[in-house]
Amino acid sequence: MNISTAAAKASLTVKTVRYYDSIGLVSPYQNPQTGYRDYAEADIAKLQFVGTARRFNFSIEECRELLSLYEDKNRSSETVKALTVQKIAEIEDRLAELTALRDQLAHLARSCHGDHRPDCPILDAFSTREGLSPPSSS
Amino acid sequence: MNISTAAAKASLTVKTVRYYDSIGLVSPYQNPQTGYRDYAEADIAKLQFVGTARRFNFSIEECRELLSLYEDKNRSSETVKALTVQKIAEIEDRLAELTALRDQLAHLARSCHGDHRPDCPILDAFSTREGLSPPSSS
DNA sequence: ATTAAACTTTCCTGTCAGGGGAAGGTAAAG
DNA sequence: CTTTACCTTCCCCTGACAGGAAAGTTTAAT
Repeated sequence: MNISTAAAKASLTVKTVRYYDSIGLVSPYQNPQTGYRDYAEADIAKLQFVGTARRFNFSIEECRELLSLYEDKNRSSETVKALTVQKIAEIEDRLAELTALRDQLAHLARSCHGDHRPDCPILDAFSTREGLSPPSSS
Repeated sequence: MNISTAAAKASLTVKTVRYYDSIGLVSPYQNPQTGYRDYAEADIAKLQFVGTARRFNFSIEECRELLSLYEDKNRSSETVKALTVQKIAEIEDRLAELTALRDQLAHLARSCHGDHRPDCPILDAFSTREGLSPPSSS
């Protein structure tokens, strides 16, 4: 199967699929005559797997790890669950951060009249940093 | 004031402050003899402003826009509020996405026994994509 | 059989917001 | 005067690809 069909089946772009080959994440058979990549069904399954994991915010390196577990018939579910639980914690940290961010911005927006006068509580808050504690990092 | 003092006052790294100069975001006076940057109080205020806006998830280009409004004494608060409201909407989209992500991963984690048996519902879900609809994009 | 369109390949550059570190000049302290 | 602590520019690195050029290949239509 050629690369564009494979990409479509995995809901990925051709560029992405080629990239995954280049970093040795999902490498198909490559015709030595033409240089064309030839994706087997097993490769498609891996691409779909990686695509799903990526959409679940797993990094490429985490995908690589998950993929090796996925391919290992003697695997244990322990590592996978640990990775997942850790990922959930990361996501919850990010959620808390973003929620605080939104609340503070919403507060500022409410206090800003948003008309043609130069007075603006938002810019004031950004410059003085008083009565405002933005999250330490993003 | 030298760059490391300026960076400390704005809670930024020296690298970041130098970068902001290189892209013309906050450019201090530069001693022609030594090449040393010399930050005035007004520059510190701008650095703090940008630092806060960045921590509020505004991009560099948005910071540039906010900064020009901040410096404009005849500005109106309209544009600033519009930018902020739009940023809030972006953050809420991201919040919804991450919440869905967390819920699905949490569901998978709960169904995974996490022991030494090879059976793993998480990997199964990633590979089959059935009964699972991950967010379309991150 | 020829031609044109639609694929494919590799290679290079760019993104965003800086971080790491080298080579070399300068300033402050002892 | 020397050491230490700064400062400068310069270049390469990150993650996860996207965009595009130049060149080869396959497929479909003529």
